[in-house]
Order: sequence, then structure tokens, then C-alpha cells
Amino acid sequence: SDWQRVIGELSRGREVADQLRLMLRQSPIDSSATLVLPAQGLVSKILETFTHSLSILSAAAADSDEVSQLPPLKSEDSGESCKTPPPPTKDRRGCYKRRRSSETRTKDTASLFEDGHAWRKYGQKDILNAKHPRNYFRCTHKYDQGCQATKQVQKIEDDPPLFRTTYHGHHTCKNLFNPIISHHHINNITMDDNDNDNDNSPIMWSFATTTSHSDVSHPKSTTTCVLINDSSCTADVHINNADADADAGGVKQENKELESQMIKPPPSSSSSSHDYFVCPDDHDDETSSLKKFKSAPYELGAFSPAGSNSDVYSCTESTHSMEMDIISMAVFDDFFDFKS
DNA sequence: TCTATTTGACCCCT
DNA sequence: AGGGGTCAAATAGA
Repeated sequence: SDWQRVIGELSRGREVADQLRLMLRQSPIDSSATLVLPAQGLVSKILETFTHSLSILSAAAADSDEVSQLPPLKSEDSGESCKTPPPPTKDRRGCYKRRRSSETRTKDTASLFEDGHAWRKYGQKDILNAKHPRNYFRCTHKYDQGCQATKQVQKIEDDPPLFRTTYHGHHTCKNLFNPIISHHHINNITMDDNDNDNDNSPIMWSFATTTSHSDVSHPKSTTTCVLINDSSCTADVHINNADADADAGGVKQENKELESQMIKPPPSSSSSSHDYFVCPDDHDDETSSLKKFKSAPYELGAFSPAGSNSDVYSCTESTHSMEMDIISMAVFDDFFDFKS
């Protein structure tokens, strides 16, 4: 069928792009770093595009009769789809395929936080032997972009308050809203993940802030990116001088109890006009753990506000521990891929 | 009127 | 068997 041919072509494209990514990874960095490293970033974008397209097609096909004809997508989490889709008129409540061993990332925090993605609550359950209900969220772009990411939020302790957020799947959607979210202090990241498929994937962190306070409704943004090519490495990264846009996207509304305990970003009007900056041990030192290899302007596709500039660093050492204060971000999901 | 949340029903999986 | 994840009608809010 046409569906099969389209998905087959996209799958082949993704496989070829992945082969190219592996070839670039095996290239000697010191010989032509200025070409190889940006190329790796571009290949990652291409891979993301293929994965995104396949995800959209997969979601669309799940609603059609052709779902049984689609080849399985190796890297996709089938999430919820009916084994035998009933007629549209029938009540489909509860008709889903429960994920078995999909990738999860768990984070315990003293307060709730916005993670840079737009979530929509779709359920709440009382859990056995738990004082507080578990709240279920899906990505707002589940249907318009086929994004399969979900998260669960549950208060697990009262005094002191402790919240557990569990993420399922990865965002394949574009972050279209303002990127500046909230202030995070993170020094302990846990993963419950047996899937090592992403171990070789570059991790891109993107930080953004407003720089113009003359027109709050049309802030001019700059972006600083850190591209880490080896997920086993860590590095000292300092992010200072944070502006914040209080009207960021994110969770529209948790329940009343959760909402009242969320961290709110500081108002931008009282902030400094300076950008965030990412400060490796030494920008110009050849032995620095973070090597700058690309400067502004750097396009981040839909993530990048008009007029964005950025610096991209490559991490090459694994000798440092990491503790970060983050007051801004555009793409936070990948943060949890980082193994500390 | 439109969009998001609430909540009971439904069903998968252990 | 029943806990847990998801659906979707009902409801709330902008």
C-alpha cells in the first residue's frame, strides 16, 4: 500500500542517516573538527526529522484500518493503540495497549516544576497504599504532531513535600512556545532505563533568554547550546545571570494542590539584560572539557526564535562531576538522557 | 463557543 | 482478581 511504501522509504532514510551518524562518530575529531562536529548535529536533526515523520504516520495509521499493515518501528514506543480498533461510534474507553517496558525517567523534587513542554492532563488515579493520587499527563501535541511523550506526577511525601515525576517516551514534537521556564537546581538524576539505544546519540541542551526589555510582547532572544557528543561524559557548566519570562508555556494546570506548589519563574522586568552564558573551564584552552566549535547564527529549526544566536560546545572529557542551576531552557526532555 | 480538566468506565497485565 | 493506565462524556473556565 502507499502507507507501507512511504513508511518504508522513511525507515530506509532513517537507517542511512544513522549509518552516516556512526561514520561521523568514528572520524578523527582533531583532523577536521570544524566540519565533523557540525555535521553530527545536522545528522541528528535529520534523524529527528525521520523519527518525527514516522511517528506522525504511525499515529495516523493507528486510526485507520491499515494499522495492521504497517511495519513495526524499531525505536518507537507503541504506547497506546488498540489491537483491534473498534468502529468509531463505539465507546473506546479503556481500549489501549499498555506499555510494557518502555523507557522511563524518574525525578524526585521538593516542588513541582515546569519542564519546558506543554502537557495536558488526561487522568488521575488513587494508588494503593499511596496518600496522594497519581496525575497523568500527555503531550499537548499528541494528536497534531503524533508526540507520544507522557508523564506521571505524584506527591509521595508530605513533610517535607516530595514529588515524583515519571516520564515515558520522548518528545517528537516541536517546542513552539516561549522557552524560558523556571529555575531548577539539579544534582541528582536517576534513570530507570534498560534501553541503551540512545547511548551513542548526541545530547543537545538549549538555553534561551530575552535580551530586550523595551518590548515585552516581542522579546528578542539569544540561545546558547551545549552539544555533548559522548553521553558518558560530564563537565562543569555554569549558567549565570538568568532572565526569565514569566509567561512561559508548560503545564497549563496541574490539580489545585499541585499547581499551588509549582515554582514560578521570576519576573523578567527586574532581571539583568545580559544573556545566560555557558562557561566551560576555559573557553580558549585546548584542553578544556568543552570545546566550542560553532558560533552564531545557529538555527535550531522550530525551536529557534527569530534572530537567535548560539554557541555550541563539544564535551570531550569525563573527569568532572556536574551540578547545575538552570533557569532557562527550550528543550529539557533530553536532559534526562544524561547519565551522571 | 472553544479548550482544558474531571471523573467514572473500561480493559490490559501482573 | 484487581491495580493501574487510558478513554471520553460531562463539566468548568476563559
